[in-house]
Amino acid sequence: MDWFSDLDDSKTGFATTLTGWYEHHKRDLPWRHTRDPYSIWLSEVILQQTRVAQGRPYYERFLAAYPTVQSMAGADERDLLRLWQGLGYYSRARNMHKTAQYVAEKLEGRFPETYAGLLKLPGIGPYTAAAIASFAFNEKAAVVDGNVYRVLARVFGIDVDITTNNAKKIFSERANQLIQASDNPATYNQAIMEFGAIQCTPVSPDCLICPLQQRCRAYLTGRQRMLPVKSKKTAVRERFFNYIVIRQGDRIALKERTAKDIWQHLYDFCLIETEEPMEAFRELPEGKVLNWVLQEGILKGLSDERTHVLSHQKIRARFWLIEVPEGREVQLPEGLIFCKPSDTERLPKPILIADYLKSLQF
DNA sequence: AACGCGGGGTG
DNA sequence: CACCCAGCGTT
Repeated sequence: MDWFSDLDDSKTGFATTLTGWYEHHKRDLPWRHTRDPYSIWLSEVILQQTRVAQGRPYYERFLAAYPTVQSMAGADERDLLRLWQGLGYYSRARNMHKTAQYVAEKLEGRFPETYAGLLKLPGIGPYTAAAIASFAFNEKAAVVDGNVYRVLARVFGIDVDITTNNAKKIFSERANQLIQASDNPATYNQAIMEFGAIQCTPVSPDCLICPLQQRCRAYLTGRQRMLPVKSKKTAVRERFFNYIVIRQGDRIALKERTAKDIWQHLYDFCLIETEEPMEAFRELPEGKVLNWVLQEGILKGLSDERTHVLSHQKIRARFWLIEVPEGREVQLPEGLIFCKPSDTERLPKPILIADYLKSLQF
């Protein structure tokens, strides 16, 4: 704890240095031109575990489609999910809708103006509550995201494992001490995150041009590469998805995913998941209806295996395209519905499915 | 406290 | 390939 004694002296300098760096290096981002709580909230939900470059076009599209919290509250949830398509972590879109409805209907369209009030809303956790409270309402609530963990761990030489609950408390307390020294918490919060994103990067930070170099514990002891400490590694589960794509004329059979699994409330095809790669499916005991479709249908195509990688899963998918002759009455397996092209386009789908459909056009 | 949840960028 | 991104909700 040898940094504690000089903390009072150093924290003012830390905040001042960061905000000074920020004014000179900040990127011009659309959500930095507003203090509208709705716009800020929208940007923060989109940016949860999402890079600025990936989230930015979504922010523009959402704001164009739903300029107000009332318009989002009145939206069909499927349309929100469709607009969210490709961003991942789809429960964010559903929680966003719940919060929009709550704010529009119970709070007369006005977001809570405090950290504690914001924290109660669906999809708003400690980070997002602090971001909105500071950016929109100038509350001295410190954001603690991946950038802040990294910057604080390095500058103050904190080697607590950031995946633990203890670390959450330690970093949050330190961040909240530091923000007290700033007379502009909104700018300070933006600054420390921007600093982490641009200067104090995860891999090979450019310490030689860093304004905090001489007060950085990690630099002074050569431990940049070791900090922050993160113990847990991601275990990837391998899964085999065999999709039966049933097509009749220009209609395709889709199904909403309702299980407690990935892609909840998105749409895909008739899915047979197996423990091993599957080469033939005509013997599968998957029910009379599917067997009928497979018997009467004509195999029009079999895709190569496509690998779709998620954080915790590696999905190996193959697509069997089955054509059912037009005019034929087809009873589809449970849950599947024939969709015309315009409906297929309009429904939210995993990127794996959207990409396959795109490849079908050619 | 541990786990599940996407898709993409980067070195 | 590994790492991780303006995290949150559930168990």
